[in-house]
Amino acid sequence: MDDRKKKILQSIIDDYISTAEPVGSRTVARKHELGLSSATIRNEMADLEEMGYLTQPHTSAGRIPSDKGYRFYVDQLMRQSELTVEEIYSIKSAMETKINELSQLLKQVSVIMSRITKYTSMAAIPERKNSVLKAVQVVPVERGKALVIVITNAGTVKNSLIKISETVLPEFLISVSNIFNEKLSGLTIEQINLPIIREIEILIGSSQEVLMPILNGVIDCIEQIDSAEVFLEGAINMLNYPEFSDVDRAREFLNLMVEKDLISRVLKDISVDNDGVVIKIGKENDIEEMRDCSLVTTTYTAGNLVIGTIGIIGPTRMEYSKVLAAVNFMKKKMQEEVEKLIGKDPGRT
Amino acid sequence: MDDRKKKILQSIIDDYISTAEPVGSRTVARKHELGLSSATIRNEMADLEEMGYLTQPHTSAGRIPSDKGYRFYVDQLMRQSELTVEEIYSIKSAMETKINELSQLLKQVSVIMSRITKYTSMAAIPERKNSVLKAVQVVPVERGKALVIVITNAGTVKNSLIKISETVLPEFLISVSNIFNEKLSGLTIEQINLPIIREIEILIGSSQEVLMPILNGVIDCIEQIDSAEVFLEGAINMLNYPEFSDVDRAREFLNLMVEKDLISRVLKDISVDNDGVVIKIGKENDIEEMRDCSLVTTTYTAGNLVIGTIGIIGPTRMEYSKVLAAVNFMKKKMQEEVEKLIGKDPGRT
DNA sequence: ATTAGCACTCAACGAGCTAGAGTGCTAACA
DNA sequence: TGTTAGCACTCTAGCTCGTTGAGTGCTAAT
Repeated sequence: MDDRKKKILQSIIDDYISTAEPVGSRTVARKHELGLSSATIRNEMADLEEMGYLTQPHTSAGRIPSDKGYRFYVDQLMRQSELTVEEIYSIKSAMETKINELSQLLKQVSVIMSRITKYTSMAAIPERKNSVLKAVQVVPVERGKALVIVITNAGTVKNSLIKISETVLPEFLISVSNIFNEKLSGLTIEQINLPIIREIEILIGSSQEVLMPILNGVIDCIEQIDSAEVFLEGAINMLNYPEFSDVDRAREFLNLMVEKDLISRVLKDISVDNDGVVIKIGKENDIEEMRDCSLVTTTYTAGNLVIGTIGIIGPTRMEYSKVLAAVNFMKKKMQEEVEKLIGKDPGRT
Repeated sequence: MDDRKKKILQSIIDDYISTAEPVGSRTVARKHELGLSSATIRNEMADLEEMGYLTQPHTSAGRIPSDKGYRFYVDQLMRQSELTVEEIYSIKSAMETKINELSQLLKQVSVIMSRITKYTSMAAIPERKNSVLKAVQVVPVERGKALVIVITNAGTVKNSLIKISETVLPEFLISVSNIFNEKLSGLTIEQINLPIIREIEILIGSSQEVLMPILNGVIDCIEQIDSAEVFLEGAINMLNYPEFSDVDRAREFLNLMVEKDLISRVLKDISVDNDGVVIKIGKENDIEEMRDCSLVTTTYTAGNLVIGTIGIIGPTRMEYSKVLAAVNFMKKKMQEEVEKLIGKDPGRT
């Protein structure tokens, strides 16, 4: 792959990204001054096609990049771009709202990213393994009702309304609450096991009557934490792109986006052991239905603990450089916010 | 409008609802045995068109119902239908999951309704005026951090993580919490005013340092309650109908559905002073973009207090009888669940 | 009042044609 | 030897045009 081929490939991909039309040799010769005739470029394009970087929808059409072409573009050709000052300003002002829970932050970040990129954005807390319980509280609400609250190091607050015997006194509930808190906080979700529950049981002393509802409440909260939270914004943006001008295609995509579990799993798989930005192009995605989408994701951390993943999904013909800039910027921004929110070192409490 | 005309109109609308194709006189004569020739029906159809119940897409096509036609159909012609045993069974089993917050219930009901009807479903708590605070609690989380929890009579639990001075002792926090709880619970959101806050301030005695963060937390929670919660499910279902086979049309609809505020307002407007089922057909909707959609909504109550609204949105050509049956059934089902959840008489506590 | 019959209308469909964008090859050129 | 002008060829998109058929409205017969 000589220098001239690179330049031509870059021109073609740049052009195709902005127009969504197959690019012909004439267009390349005209728009991007390489000082070459269309015939020469034609020859080079034939070579590039043979090498697998380009394909032809049909004989008399121009070329469009293949997944391999995009991959090469992303790895070697793409010009690095930065967000405009307006964009940065709009992000900053959007981030000014008061945020006091991680899920709020994720939602907001998601909205911002989809607005900036005009693609679909995702934000998730997929790594439940890392969740350490920070506090467990039982609060009396009214006679016969109490609220179990579980707070994790990741800033997630979950609660579950439970019924308890009306005879239980609020004071007793508070002491029970303290026992739960003492025994469970500091543990990861996976560390909660039968022996620990047994221990609590013994400490409380009294009958199952109190223990069970609370325990169920705690379990309920943990299940809520466990069910990976995924925020997805701007799915409808995709309908603006010619790739999705067919309703069937659009429906297929949107149906995919509804499957939060799937999205969560995809994000999780990608982000494992990788703290840079990961780009998955077309068929590089495991999911069949995402074969003509690309994914640009990265993880956000607090201290050196990976908390979750944010990313953008768009057509393979996406503005990679812009998306990359946006994702990188938001990663940094998120980092700051997360640290403000849950502290630099969420491991210890 | 004589009896024969009614029968013919009914046949046409029934047919159009199931096929989405303009209905011709021949079809009516053949499919629905009225003992009449197509010519007679043709004459009647011409009359019905003149009366405004039918329209013709173009001269040589069959007729389709106008909004007025649907209105007449819904009011007078429609056969009442019931859910099948399978549907009822599927609803019941879907409702078995443990639910302990109103928003969970709404979400679930929404999912069920969209699955049963194959249209888009909505569920909302639009009436914040009715929200009475049931409990206000401040729970210490860790040094310098506390959680403010607000629970309303409608079963909504909201929380807000706040920072407080590290010097504040947990015991003090609890007594402050009690003061807040005592002073605020039982009030509606609108009843909280400056004099009450002043009263709390005096009772606490100590400096603003403690009062302010907690108050901000409470305000934050109230704002969360205030921001009308709307659950919307199955928007993508609409892409299955020929009405939305055009991407622009589909996008327009989906963009509308993203506007939760708008939906919330629409629901609120409709449900005012009406506890039956309200059907809004086509242009009867105030929103321009909903001109070829119909809305079937109803309110759900606890005791005799209106809590919120549930409903279905679909193309004007929707299966009204089925949707009506589903909405009615879900209304009852919801009633039961709401009462289980927040008690028969949420007004007093 | 109903209906058979008929002329008429119009969208949908497909065939056939054209325009034009693009290609690959060949031969000439620097 | 690499580059380019020229040319024949290919193929889609878009157009026209005729055909088909579903449906209508009107008229005259029952």
